[in-house]
Amino acid sequence: MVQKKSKSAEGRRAPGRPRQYDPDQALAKAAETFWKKGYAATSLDDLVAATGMQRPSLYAAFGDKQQLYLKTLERYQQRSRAMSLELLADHPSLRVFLKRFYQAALDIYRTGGSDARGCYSISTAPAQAITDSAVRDFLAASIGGTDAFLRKQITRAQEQGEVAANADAEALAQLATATLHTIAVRSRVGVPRKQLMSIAAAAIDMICGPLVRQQADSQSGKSAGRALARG
Amino acid sequence: MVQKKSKSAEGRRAPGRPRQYDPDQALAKAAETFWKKGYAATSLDDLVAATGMQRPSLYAAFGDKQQLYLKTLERYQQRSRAMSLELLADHPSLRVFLKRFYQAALDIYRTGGSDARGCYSISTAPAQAITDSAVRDFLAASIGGTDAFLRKQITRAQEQGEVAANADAEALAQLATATLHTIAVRSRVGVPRKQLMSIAAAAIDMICGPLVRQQADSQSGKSAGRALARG
DNA sequence: TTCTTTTTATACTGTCTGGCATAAATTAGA
DNA sequence: TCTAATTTATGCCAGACAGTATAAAAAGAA
Repeated sequence: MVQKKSKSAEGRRAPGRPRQYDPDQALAKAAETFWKKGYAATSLDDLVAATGMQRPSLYAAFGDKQQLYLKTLERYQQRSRAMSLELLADHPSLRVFLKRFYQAALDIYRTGGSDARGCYSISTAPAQAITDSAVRDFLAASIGGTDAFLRKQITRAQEQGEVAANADAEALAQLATATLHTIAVRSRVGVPRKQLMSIAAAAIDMICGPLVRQQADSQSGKSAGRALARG
Repeated sequence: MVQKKSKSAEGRRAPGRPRQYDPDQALAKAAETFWKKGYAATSLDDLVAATGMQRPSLYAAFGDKQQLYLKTLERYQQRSRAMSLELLADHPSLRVFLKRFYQAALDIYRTGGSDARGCYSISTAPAQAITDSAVRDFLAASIGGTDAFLRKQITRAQEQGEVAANADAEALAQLATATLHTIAVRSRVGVPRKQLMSIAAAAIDMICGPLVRQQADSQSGKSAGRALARG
C-alpha cells in the first residue's frame, strides 16, 4: 500500500521492477503465523500463503526461516516498547501506569475468546531457546529489558514517594515482570481477561501498596489515587 | 532393567515375547527429547534414537507423536505433584515450604549451566497450545492445579496465623504461581540459579511478609522464622 | 529501442516427515 | 513339538520439508 523508501529517503525510485509487497506488512503476517502455530510447526508454505510473497522473494527480503523469525521478534519487541513509552506520555502515577501496562498487554494477548494467542515471544521462543542460541539470547535480553524498564518506573515512583524508599526496586520490577509472564501464558490457554486483570490488580497492590480511603496523608504526591507505602 | 507387571500385579508372565524396554524409562527419554527441542521440532527418528525403541513399538506403546507427548506431560505433572507433597511431609511453615518448593523447581530446571532447560510444560506446551486443544487444556488444568495447591498451603498458613487473615489467598497463590512461571522461563534462557532464588525470596517475603529480627511477638506461631503479616 | 537493475514466478531437488504393512523372533501353554 | 500371543525388526510410502536455480517481467536510464 504505502510505497516506502526505495533506497534514499527521497521520493526517487530506484530502477528495476518495483516490489509488490510492503516489508513491514509481510513481517506482520509472518509473525501472525508463527504466533499461532509456533516456530517449528510453521512451514515456508505457510509463510508464503500468509505474506502473499513468493519463496525467493521471502529469502531475498528476510533470509531463511530463522532470520525471518528473529526479525518478527524484533519487530514485536520494538512495537511493545514504543507502546509502553506512550503510556508514560502524561506522566501517570506508577499505579496508573501499571494498570495501563497490563491492560495494553492483554489487548495484544487477546484473552478470553477463541482468538486468544498470548504473548508472542513468551509463547513461541522458549521452545526454540535450547537449540537456537540466537533465539535464547534474544529472549534473555528481552526479559532483561522489561525488568529494566519497569525498575526505572518503580525507582521514579520511589523518588516521588509513591513507593516505600526502603523497598527493593529490582525485586519489585521482577515481580511485575513475573506477573506479565503468568498473564502471557494464561492468556494463551484461554483464561478470560477479567481473571487476568484481577491478577494484575493484586500485583499492583503488592508493588504500590493497597489503595486506602481518601484521608490526610503526611507525604505528598502528585497522583490522584494515593497509595500506602509498605513497611 | 526392572521387569515390571506383565498384566496382573502378580509375578505371572503373559505369553508372547517379553518387551525389551521399560515403558516409564522410555517416557522419560522421550520427555528429555521434547524438553530440549520442543514438540514440533522433535521427529519420530529423534524419539526412536532417544528411547532405543523401534517405530512400531513406540506406536504400539504410546500411540502417535501427540499422544506420546501428552503422556510425557502427564508423567511430568504427576512427578512434580508427588515431589511437592513430599516437601510437606514434616509440616513446615509456609515460608519454609515455599523456599523448598522453588529450590526443588530449580533443581528440575537446572538453571545456570549449559544444561539449563527450564520447566518442561511451560517451555514446550504454549507453542502448541493454539493448534492443539488437548495440549491447551492440559496446560490450563496444570496451571490451575498449581494455583489450587498453593492456595491450599496459603489458606492453611492463614488459619495458623502465619499469613494475615484478611489477605486474599487466591491472589497470593497466583502470585506464587507467577513467580514459578517467571523462574521457569528465565531458567530456560540461562539465568543463573542464584538470581532466580533471589526472585523467589522476594516473592516469599511478599506472601509471608518480610522476616523480622527476633523479638517478642503478640501473635503465636509454630515456625522458627516468624513473619510479619501485611496490613 | 536497448541495456541494466530489481523483483516476481515457476519449477525443481534431495532430504526428511509421520505412519504403517509385513515378517521374524521370542515366550507361555497345550 | 506345536499353537497362540506378543514384541521386535526391516522396509516402505506418499506427501511435506527448506532452500535454490533459472527464467520471465517490470521498471529507469541511455
